[in-house]
Amino acid sequence: MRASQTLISTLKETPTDAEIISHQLMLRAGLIRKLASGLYTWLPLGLKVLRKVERIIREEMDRSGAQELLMPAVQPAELWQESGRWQAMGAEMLRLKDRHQREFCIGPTHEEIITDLCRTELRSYKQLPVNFYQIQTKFRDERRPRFGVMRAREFIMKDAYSFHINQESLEETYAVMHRTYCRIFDRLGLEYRPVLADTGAIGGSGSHEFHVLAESGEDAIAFSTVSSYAANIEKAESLPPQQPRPQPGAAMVRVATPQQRTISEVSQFLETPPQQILKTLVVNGADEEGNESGLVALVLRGDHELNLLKAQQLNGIFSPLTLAADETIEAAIGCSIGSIGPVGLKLPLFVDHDAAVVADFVCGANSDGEHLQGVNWERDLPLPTITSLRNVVEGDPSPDGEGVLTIKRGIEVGHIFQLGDKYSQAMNATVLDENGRAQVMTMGCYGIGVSRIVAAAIEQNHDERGILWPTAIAPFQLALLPMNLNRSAAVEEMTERLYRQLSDMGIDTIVDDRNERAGIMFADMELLGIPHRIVIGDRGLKNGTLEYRNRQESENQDIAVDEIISFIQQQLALA
RNA sequence: CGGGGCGUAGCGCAGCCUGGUAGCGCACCACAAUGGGGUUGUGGGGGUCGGAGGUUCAAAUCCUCUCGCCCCGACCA
Repeated sequence: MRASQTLISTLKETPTDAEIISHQLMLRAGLIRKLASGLYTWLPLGLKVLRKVERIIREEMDRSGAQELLMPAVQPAELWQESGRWQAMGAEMLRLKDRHQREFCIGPTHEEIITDLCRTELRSYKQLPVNFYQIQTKFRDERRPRFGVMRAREFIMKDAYSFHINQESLEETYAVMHRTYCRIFDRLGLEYRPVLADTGAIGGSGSHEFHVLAESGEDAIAFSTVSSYAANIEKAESLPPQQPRPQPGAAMVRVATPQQRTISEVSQFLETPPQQILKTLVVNGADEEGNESGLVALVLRGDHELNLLKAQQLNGIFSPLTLAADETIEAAIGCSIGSIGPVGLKLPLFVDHDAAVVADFVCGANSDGEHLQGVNWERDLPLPTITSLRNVVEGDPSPDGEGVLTIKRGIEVGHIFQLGDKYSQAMNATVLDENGRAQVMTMGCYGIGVSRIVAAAIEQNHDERGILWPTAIAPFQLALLPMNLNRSAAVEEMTERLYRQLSDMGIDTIVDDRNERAGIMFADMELLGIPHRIVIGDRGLKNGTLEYRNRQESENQDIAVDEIISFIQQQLALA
């Protein structure tokens, strides 16, 4: 491609509303432009990258045996009512009406549509398993879009849905998808990890997320230092402590703690480490039918964080988990949230297993401005239900018993689920089995955030000059930079010759034939992150050489003119 | 949705407090010089100051309403 005929809209200054580096660089390099909150135009160079990502995904999905199709972005309400999600989805689903006042939404995902398709098209178990995928624009009206294309409202996703006669078949395809995802992220040239994950709103049983590792990642991931155990922190199990609870060594006393509300305040005030203090959180409870009812107290060690998912799964707790309102707590307990404690508390109680082995602890006295010291389970109060309530922390033993956990940040770029029959059941998607009986199909679903991958790749690969694309998804593999193109016939001739040769070889090349100064060409191509560059100048041509430079390096290499082609081939093969 | 902040040229900003008819840098156009790391000079084009209403002889500036955007927050592929 010729730079003179390409929209290269680079910016010298960083737009102020771009927080993270990928967003800044995508704007500066002229890959995207914002239209409105969470809505972005992909400029030609950005689209080139996006297409390369899509292409790799397509090739690997096709290779896995999946079939591509394309479903509408606008979907009728009826299907969503059938699955029950028209109510369940809430405000993140963008709803609209057509001219006949019929209700539609802009698809945040496509389970309903594919299930509807398959229940009419698939008749027999002999047609299973199948796996359909599409690369499509989705819309989720995020409460807070941010980080550019990373968490946009409109975004591009590859989503796949598989259908099976039984769980065993589902597990086979699930394993194939796991492998396929690894191939995809390998080819994309990203450092990533598959991790155990929660199934979230979509529901189902087994699930893995694929995370690109980057400091700016929104998710925390726990890894074993020794084994292959890796899990999203919201899913990571904390093992019960091995050592028993020490014997009580102190008497329970009530102490005044005026104005001391948070764990760190109480810790400082009483000169007690947070591990020795127990915090009590009050959340909304649920009755037998799962309706919101009453309050439940959760007790954790002061230095630990509540794990929402674990708490939410407990019987008697309202889902989704919500902290009780301050006024509700005041009314029920008679103190504010800074002074709640388990002693004498008339609420159903759950205690985290690490909090259950603390002796002589400090906790709120259920009276404002007072705490209890030297409290002991089974002496001063009965030991309530012990369970796992907290997030794992760095240094916890790995749940598989091998090594300890470390925690890193990740960007979720893929997610695979064993859905089960949630949708096929609700929508009555059946096939006949070998006995001629109608069987509800079992489903899997497999997503990749295509547009998010572009941002994630930049988060992981950049320097102070700009982007460092993995070769597979760089907008161009190679930049040809002629010096004084318009004033040197020799340079012009060599440039044209090389451009033709490289292009004919199928190397994605940009030749910077703009009438720009050298500095501008260098800066633009570095910002854009083109992995390889060749400078053509009279200076080198005099000696029969061209200058090669890899984007990752800071030194030029002089290469003889007649060796340049094989040299470039070599460089590209290395990548 | 709650809390905070910001809307002045394509981008980054000043001007607003103390009303007097809009400015700087980058980008853009023309010409010239320069020509291997965002070069220099001269001359240009471009703004209903987010929108509506109000106060005033006079509003970017003061007041009210409204829209948009950004940041923080606890349920987000």
